[in-house]
Amino acid sequence: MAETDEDRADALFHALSDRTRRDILRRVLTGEHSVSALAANYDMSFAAVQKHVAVLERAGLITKRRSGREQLASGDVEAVRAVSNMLADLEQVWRGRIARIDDLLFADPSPPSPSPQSEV
Amino acid sequence: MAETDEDRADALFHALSDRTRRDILRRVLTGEHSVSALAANYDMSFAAVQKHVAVLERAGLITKRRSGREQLASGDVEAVRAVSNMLADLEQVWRGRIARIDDLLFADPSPPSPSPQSEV
DNA sequence: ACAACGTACAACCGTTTGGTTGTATATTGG
DNA sequence: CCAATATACAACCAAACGGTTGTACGTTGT
Repeated sequence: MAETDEDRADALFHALSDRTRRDILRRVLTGEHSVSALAANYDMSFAAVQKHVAVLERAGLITKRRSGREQLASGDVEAVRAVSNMLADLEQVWRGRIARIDDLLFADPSPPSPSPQSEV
Repeated sequence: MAETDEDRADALFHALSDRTRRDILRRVLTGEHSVSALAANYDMSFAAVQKHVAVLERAGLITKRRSGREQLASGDVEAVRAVSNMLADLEQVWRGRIARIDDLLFADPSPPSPSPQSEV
């Protein structure tokens, strides 16, 4: 079931659709930050920021590591790349009907199909 | 202000956060489709699909062209690339302190170890 | 002329979202 | 041991979301 794939895409794009979360992600991609350190940057309650961090974590965009009483968050660039790849796929769909095969077969790795020599 | 940029990012990621909309986008990236032709593919009302198309259009991911009584939608790959670029920027932030400049713009002080020599 | 089609949009509804406050639970420092 | 800190989470609320039905209006074909 590629159903799960779509669920993951939903979670990723949703997590990225909030500017506070994108900003948090930007910060934790540069290095570890505790939740309260992050919260200090925003004009909202600690709980609100903690929820944003939780959304990012559930989407797999960040991971947390406990250090004493602090929870250090850091961005997972692989997840960012996963989103990039989804968009690259979309671009590929646009590029040609090469992906039309994928559309018909659904999750069938393009076999020895006639080398899709397409004009750009 | 860059406020508008964030608004655009909000709209783009939000538009992409729904699987039906992603599917519609996929279809219209392969070519023009009327709204009712698109609606025929989904198990929901025409109005629901029309709203999804409107969301995609407002985000700039698709454009519409009138042809008689039909409204032909086609995907705008430039908008997809714009999102790709946002993610590439994020990846760049992760990659190094090059983007530490960006960090300064957000008024975050303390650049303790200035090693502008990036690897890779 | 007019019925059918394609589209847009308003009104409505249940669920989710993004925020709040308050409470509970570890961990630390004095 | 105790107070302060860092986090988590529940309960609550207004607004937004994704869906519905109904209505209106321009275009088309007969």
